[in-house]
Amino acid sequence: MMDESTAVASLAALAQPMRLRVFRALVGAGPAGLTPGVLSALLDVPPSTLSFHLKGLARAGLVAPVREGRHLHYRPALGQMDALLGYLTDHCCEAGAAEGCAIRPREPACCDTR
Amino acid sequence: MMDESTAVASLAALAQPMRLRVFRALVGAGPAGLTPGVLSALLDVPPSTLSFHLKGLARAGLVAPVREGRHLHYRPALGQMDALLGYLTDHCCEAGAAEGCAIRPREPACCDTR
DNA sequence: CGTACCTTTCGACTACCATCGAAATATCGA
DNA sequence: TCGATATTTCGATGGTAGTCGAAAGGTACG
Repeated sequence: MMDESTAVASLAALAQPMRLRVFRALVGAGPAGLTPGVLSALLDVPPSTLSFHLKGLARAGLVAPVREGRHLHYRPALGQMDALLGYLTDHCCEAGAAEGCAIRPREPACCDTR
Repeated sequence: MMDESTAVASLAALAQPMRLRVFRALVGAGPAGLTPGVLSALLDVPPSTLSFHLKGLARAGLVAPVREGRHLHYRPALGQMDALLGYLTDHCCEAGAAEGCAIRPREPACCDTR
């Protein structure tokens, strides 16, 4: 279960154009993730700036670095993202307003029906 | 469909303890929302500080003020929140990784099955 | 073992955010 | 209209985030 400070940290990490692009690029790349070099070229950002933002995402628990031979891979932490979505949708539709709620519910079973 | 700058603005609005509490309090209160006075007492925050944060949430499109007689009501914009969740989960499970994806899918139909 | 490449740290600058009291503004009841 | 209550704006202050070049730190190949 996610607490407030973790949620704030995760949201703050994503609340920045460059970090949001980085995170989405990693999500789109799949579980293997990407190296800082590839990300730097892909997003056209200086390595030092990228490193700064990757560190921010890692500190928030949204990505994790993994050594892979000579290269480093940053992988998206989808479990953390899922917990964040759960926190944001908590208590929705509880005040007798389920019929008018605009939040689409999330399935408990993960990807089972795909 | 949500674009990057809207997503960043929404995330930034939520990436602050007081604003996150305010938003969650409004979500929990249901579509009718709450007045600044009630929120100020509920969250134990000075009116001026609360107003500052409500304005931030409103500018991000996450809440909307509605005059209701002599009182003002701030209502949560659940449609905007739903769009944000959609933006954050976009492109998940697309890189041949559906079986290992930790993001629970969201139902297209809103609250139909409840 | 040394060289080359990849990645991070450091330093400095600019800009914006959070906080709150005091004062101004707005709305309604009498 | 007048007064009371509710809400916002203003001003000042302290703190934190984003940017990038230059230099340092690691890692693997030859």
